[in-house]
Order: sequence, then structure tokens, then C-alpha cells
Amino acid sequence: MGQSTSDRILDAAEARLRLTGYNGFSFRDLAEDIGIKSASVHHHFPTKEALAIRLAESYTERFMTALETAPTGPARIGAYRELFRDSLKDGGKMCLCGMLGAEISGLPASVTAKAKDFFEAITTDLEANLKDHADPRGKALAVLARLEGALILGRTYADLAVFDQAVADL
Amino acid sequence: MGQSTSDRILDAAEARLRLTGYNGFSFRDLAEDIGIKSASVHHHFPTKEALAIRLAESYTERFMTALETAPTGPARIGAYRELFRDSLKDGGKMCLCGMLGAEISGLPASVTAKAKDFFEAITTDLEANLKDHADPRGKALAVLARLEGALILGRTYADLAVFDQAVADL
DNA sequence: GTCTATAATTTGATAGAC
DNA sequence: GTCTATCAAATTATAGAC
Repeated sequence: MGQSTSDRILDAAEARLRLTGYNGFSFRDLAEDIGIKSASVHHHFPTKEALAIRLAESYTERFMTALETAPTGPARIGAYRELFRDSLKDGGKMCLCGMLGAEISGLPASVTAKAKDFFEAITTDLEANLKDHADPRGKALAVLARLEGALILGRTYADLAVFDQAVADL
Repeated sequence: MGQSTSDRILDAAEARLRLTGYNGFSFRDLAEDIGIKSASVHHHFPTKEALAIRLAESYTERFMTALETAPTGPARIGAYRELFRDSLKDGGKMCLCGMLGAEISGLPASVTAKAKDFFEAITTDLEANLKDHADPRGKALAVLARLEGALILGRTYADLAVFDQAVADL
């Protein structure tokens, strides 16, 4: 079963967004990535804003699906650590919503809302698994912050070991 | 003593870079910010790359100067927390080098090197103040990661309290 | 040091043929 | 669904007058 053009656009756009940010790629870049013309990309996603919204939604959905097989309770943190680690391992990519969160002041409000949705979904899930902690939500935010920041450090040093050191005792 | 045009450009550029990222502003934006023309901005900084290099250098220098009055030992972490917190409080800005680190794949190598210099300076300083810790460098990277990530979360939620929750036990 | 003018390229987006 | 062609605007950057 081959991938639809729409899916190939989404894949190319996700990779580019996670590497260079929202303002770091164009519709022409995506078109060249998959061997079509930019007008065809616009046929599938009328605007960059619409594309980014779909990217954030599908990223969040995929992330949540990956968590379905994760352990519950505090051990769930390890599953999060691995998911973020995979992101860095796979070409040194940021978390899609971490990237959007960094650039947020220059983005359409509809896109920033989706990034927030991702963080809220993660925080809520993590919080529910840390009920024995004195401050479950604070701990959840602390874990998430550390993972996002560890991606930035790992990327900048271009060294997976830096990520590992930054999250060693998670 | 008035500010030189060069300094006014640097201030405007730093604010824009920390809000919208390297690809999120233009020389014309900076020119309009301070009431001159873009050709005049080029007179002071020939290329965007040169401007970003200067920004990262001056940011690092300023950060290190601010640390001169900070306590030594583990208590130094609190000074870092306050410096990052001020960044968010001051218009919801990212750490300049945290932003560059996120966008790093799309930036000139000379700029990425300066972002790395910042992280290395911070990590080294923090590490030296955590000598009693089992893994001083790991702990230093963990603190830095958490602060960078907490900025992303605080920005996305547009809520200083989210930053505070994410770094509560630092 | 700042300006006008402009070059060369890129960008997001649209119209309309096939 | 993809293409050619195109648009209007923006971008980085330079030349040269004042």
C-alpha cells in the first residue's frame, strides 16, 4: 500500500519543521522533496497555516498512540524519555511542538493553540501517572521541560550522549 | 549618554530573534523598529549571519556578567532560575541560544558554533559549582535543559506560573 | 552614517489548462 | 491531481549619491 501524496507532503513537512522551524522551509522545498510542484502542494494544503495545524494534530495523535503500550505509574517517564530520544536519534530532530513553542510569537494563533494542546495532553497524561508525587502536575511539567530542553542541548552539541546525560536520572 | 545605532540594532534584533527565531524577522523589520532604512542596518552588520554571531556573543557575555554576583555552590542554580525567569517575564522571550539551538539545522555553522559556546560556558560554570554532586556535568546539563524547556512551556501557555511549576524544586 | 534605488531570489498563493 | 504560468510581496544584499 503506497503512501498518498498528502501523506508524503506531511512527512516531508514534519521533517523540515522539526529541523528548521516554521519559517525555515517553503512549499517549494516540500514539492522538491517529494518530486512534485508547489502548486500541487497547495492543492492538498491551501495555506502553510493549514499544513502546520494538520502536522501538530497528527504529531500529537501519533505520540498518544505510541504511549498506549507504555507502562503506567512513575515508570511511564521512561517511555517518554525513549520517545524523545528517538526524535534526536532520527536525524537530530526537535519535538514538533517544542519547536512551535519556541517560535510561538511569530506563528498564527491557530498553530500556537495546537502546540498548547500537545503539551496539555502530555502533561495531563503524565500527571495522572504521578499521583503519588507531592505535586503531580509540577513534576509532569518538570519532566516535559527537561525532555524538550535536552533535545535542544543534544541538537546543539550534535551528540546523543549529551541528551542522555541531561536526562540520566529521569 | 545615548545609545549608538549599532546598539539599537542589536537590541531590536535580539528581541526579535528571541521572539520569532532567526528566520522570523528581516533587516527591514529591524530598520522599522528603530526608524532607519534597511540599507543602514547593512552598513552596521553586513549580513544576517554576522548580526546573529554578534548577538550570541553579546548575549553570552551579558549572561556571564550577570552571574558574577551570583552565589557559589549549589545555591547558584537559583540565580540561573531567576535569569531565565526574567527572560520569560520580559515579554515572553526565549533564551537567545535556546532559540538558536532549536532552529539549529537551518542556521549557518558559524552561528550554531556560538550557541554551543553559550551552552558550554553555562554548563562548565554550573558543573564547577556542583562538585559535591555524584555527576556534576550531568546535573549541570539537567538544570540547563529544564530551564530551556520551562521557557518553551511558559511561552506556549503564556503563563509565568507554568514556568514556575516546571522549575519549582530546582 | 544614512539615504534612494535597485538587483536577484524566494515566498505564499492563485488561475486555469490538461 | 498535477501541471505551467504568473502574481504581488518580501528577502538578503549592493551601488552610489549626499
